[in-house]
Amino acid sequence: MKGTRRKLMAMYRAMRKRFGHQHWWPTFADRPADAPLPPEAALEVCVGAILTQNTNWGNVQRAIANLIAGGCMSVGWLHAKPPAAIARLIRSAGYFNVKARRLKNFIAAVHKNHGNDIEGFLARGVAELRGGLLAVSGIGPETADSIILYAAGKATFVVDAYTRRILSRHGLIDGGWSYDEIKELFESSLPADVHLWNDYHAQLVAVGKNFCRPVARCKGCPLVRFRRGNQ
DNA sequence: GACCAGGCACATC
DNA sequence: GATGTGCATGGT
Repeated sequence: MKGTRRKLMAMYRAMRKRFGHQHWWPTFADRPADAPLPPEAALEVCVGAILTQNTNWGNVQRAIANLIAGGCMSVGWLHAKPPAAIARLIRSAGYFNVKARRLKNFIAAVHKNHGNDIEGFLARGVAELRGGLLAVSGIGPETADSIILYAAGKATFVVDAYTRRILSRHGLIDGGWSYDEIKELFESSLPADVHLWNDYHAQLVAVGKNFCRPVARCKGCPLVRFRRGNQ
């Protein structure tokens, strides 16, 4: 386990050196780990996490801009409007009918016990918050963990397809590992640091985008020296 | 025109 | 439980 920690930290340093801090979403880098985001920023992160499912981030940003420009980025507005009204504003994010329903489901979960108070919804402990999010139809483990890490600012590790691919190529996991097993590998190996976990996931996505598609192009990848049998 | 993007739910076997 | 499919836009 100590070896895994060393390797994961060395990989982070290599990625960070190559790409710089990714500043994903309102980063917590400049604030204490326990300082919550302003509610409008927290909601924006939650909405972004749902809209970005299987979708290019640039398309999501247009949708978020539409919601903000229309004065629609609030729990109250999203709760009051039908899915079709939301779908019109988020067209650019793709799967707009599905995602409009998912946003409504999420907002309903917030509204049920917390009214328009997104901060209150996010202020619960990680286990309770995660359970509540996973109970929402349309929110799976990756979206739930993204909301917990980036909107609530609480330490939970986000695993995505790039994470799985990169770790598999580097011999840290094999193809059979579940989402939760991979998450546990990071969480038990790395220091429990929200800022580190925030940027670690973003760094893996940067590697994935630049070096893992459409087929592996490893030349210049900061992680190539960590490949299995190559260290 | 094909492929890809910061997934998820549901049906089927 | 594993695998396949629908959902949809916009960039490369």
